[in-house]
Amino acid sequence: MHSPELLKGTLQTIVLKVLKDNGRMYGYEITQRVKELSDERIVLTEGALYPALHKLEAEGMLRTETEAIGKRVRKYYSLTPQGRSLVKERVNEFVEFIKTMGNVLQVNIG
Amino acid sequence: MHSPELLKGTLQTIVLKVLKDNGRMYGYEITQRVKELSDERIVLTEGALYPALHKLEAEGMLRTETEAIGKRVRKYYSLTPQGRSLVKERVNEFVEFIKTMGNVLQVNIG
DNA sequence: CTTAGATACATAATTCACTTATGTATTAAT
DNA sequence: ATTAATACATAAGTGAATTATGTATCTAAG
Repeated sequence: MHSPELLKGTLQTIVLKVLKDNGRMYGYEITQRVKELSDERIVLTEGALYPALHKLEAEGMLRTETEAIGKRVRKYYSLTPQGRSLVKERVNEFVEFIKTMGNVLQVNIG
Repeated sequence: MHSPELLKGTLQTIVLKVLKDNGRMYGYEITQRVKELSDERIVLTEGALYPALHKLEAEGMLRTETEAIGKRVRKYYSLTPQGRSLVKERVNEFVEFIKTMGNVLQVNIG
């Protein structure tokens, strides 16, 4: 991202939506998928991603399954029913935000 | 704003664009105009606005003229040529950001 | 075969834009 | 007279991020 400031507040929304669209995913996989979808423009840092995942799990939005791949351990995350509700809420919020900003900045988005 | 987190990083962009569209404005006027344009959804706090204006002035993006209205003092801000360039940059950045987010979140905006 | 880069997780320290709180003072409305 | 709106300003505190650091495995290149 050119202006990383704008990204603030969007991490949860991104993680939740990508998990909804792709099903079960592990942390590193999420970073790669987001990088891909954003054409390299959004690169999630581990220092932000892992704490965010842990927080969402603690809040009951995500559940985890640990899997051994060779000697490595992968932690797969997926949405709980509560998490599913939250995704909708967060995405709607974001779309509303964009509409509002469009009015304030007088720009046609899309 | 329902989710004030999303607003982070947009303050400068908002202030600059509103100043571009409305010409000479004073701080309080900016808050009112933004409130109006956003249908009450974005309410700039003074603690954020005034430091932001001072910063932009210190960086040569804004110039000020002080005017006495009765016994009150109003500080009018307007864009410098440098400020004009910055508006374009910031608005473009924001539009790019929205496009990127649209791809990541798989939502049609607009 | 060893070394660099990618994969995979995690957490602590720090930063910084913002919110909240506080302060001063004028003007308008009830 | 008192409250709310107008109008500026700055200091203290917050919290989500960045940056830095640590551990460990797998793969490709030379």
